[in-house]
Amino acid sequence: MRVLERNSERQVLRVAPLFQGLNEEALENCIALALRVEKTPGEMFFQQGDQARRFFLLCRGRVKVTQITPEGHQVVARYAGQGQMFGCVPMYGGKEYPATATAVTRSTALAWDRPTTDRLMEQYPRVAISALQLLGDELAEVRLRYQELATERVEQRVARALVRLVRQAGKKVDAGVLIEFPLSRQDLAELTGTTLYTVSRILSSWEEQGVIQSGRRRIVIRTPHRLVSLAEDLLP
Amino acid sequence: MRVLERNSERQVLRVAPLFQGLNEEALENCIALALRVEKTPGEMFFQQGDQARRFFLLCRGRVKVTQITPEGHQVVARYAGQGQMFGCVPMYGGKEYPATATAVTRSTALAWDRPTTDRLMEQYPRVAISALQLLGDELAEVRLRYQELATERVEQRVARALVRLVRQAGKKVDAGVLIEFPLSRQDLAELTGTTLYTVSRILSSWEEQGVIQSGRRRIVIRTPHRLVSLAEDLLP
DNA sequence: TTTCCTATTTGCTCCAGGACAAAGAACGGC
DNA sequence: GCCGTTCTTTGTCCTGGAGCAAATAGGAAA
Repeated sequence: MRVLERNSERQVLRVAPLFQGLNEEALENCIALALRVEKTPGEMFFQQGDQARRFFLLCRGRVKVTQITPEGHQVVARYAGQGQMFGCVPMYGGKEYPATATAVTRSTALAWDRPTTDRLMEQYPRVAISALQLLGDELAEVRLRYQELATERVEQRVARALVRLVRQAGKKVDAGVLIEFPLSRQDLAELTGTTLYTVSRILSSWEEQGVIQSGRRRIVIRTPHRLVSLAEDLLP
Repeated sequence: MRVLERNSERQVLRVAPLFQGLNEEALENCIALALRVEKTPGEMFFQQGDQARRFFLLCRGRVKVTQITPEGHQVVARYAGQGQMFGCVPMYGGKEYPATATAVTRSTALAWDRPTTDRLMEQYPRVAISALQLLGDELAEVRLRYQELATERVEQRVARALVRLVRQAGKKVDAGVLIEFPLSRQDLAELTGTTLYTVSRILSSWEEQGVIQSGRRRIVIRTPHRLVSLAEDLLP
């Protein structure tokens, strides 16, 4: 059992972007140095403001990364999926986590503490290079979302968010494509910088038009192409 | 003359975050491999969509980094100042520049092409580590601005933007603190995700209250503490 | 100085979407 | 099955700030 789990984690690491190009031996070494952490839905890997002791790589499940303002407004920075890093501040010298990481589904991650992280990056420069690359990609992504938030209307932003979620976590079902983790109106609102009320209205309207079909914390996209049109603000 | 310029550039590199910890010899090497680029106000170092051949480090002047949407809405990602990098996509494998870099004042930068960049990072791992760190800091900064855009009202965001600009480019004058490069209402609007009209109204109201004093593309903060209060949304 | 161009101000209108309230609906636990 | 909790929907109200138009003001160039 234990061994089986280790094995499935190995599979994930093998294809994780961060570890691309490492040989088996190096990979084994990385795994050996990792701490395994498992969380059930709602549990947190770490909270905003905690000492940033480790960085994580998600092996299984789904993790919501959120930030909260002093006034209590929460925003969702991203949803991390299998093979993605989260809590990577230690890689670049941050002292505290700037966000909270919450398991959305039952999740397991591997974690490396700060000295180990530094050692790995020294020993395997490819890891450092991949980290740089991934960070850069993330920066580009956030910049894009910033731009969208600054220039687009709510409906379009919600459509974009859904399109992205479909790419990351879409699962074909007979009615269409299901976002395969529980996602509330509130979550979607915090992901797009609006309120749950507005999200609810938008989804209702889309439901009427047959674009989606939704339930409690559950969304199925029936006509993905129409959703893309909405996201790109095309007419049809 | 030529030598004098090289010398002043050397001074900048010596304290630039990216090159922290390099010895003189390494620094000389970096300079030797760099291309020197000079632009006058309004000229561009590169445009969004161009092949990302080099990355830049600003030695003198001020550079505005902007993104534009297909619909023509422009947003300002940041203003880079002396010693800061811009156009750093090549460092992490991007193919095209995702933004445009325009000189706001007469600016000189050093630039390294892609193969040289890679070589430098290999040869001097400290540079790679600094790059990772700087990218991380920038990510944190953008995340923060995203959060502010999502949760705060315009007036507060404009105040925050000005506070940041004061930190980056504030110069004491007898009337208060001057933002020492030309900055229009439009620029400030694109920096905060609003319109020039709204910015103008806000500045007018602040001027009435004696917080600032402004002219054409020119802002002096007379009571920085009050501006901070506005940025933090405190009462007084 | 005059002229032209660009930046700024200000008035007015209007609506997207935030805020609140209250009534369902779905689920998990017992 | 019943209950309490958590989500969701929908109605109503209302305002922040966008959009447009037009007047004004600063600078640069000639």
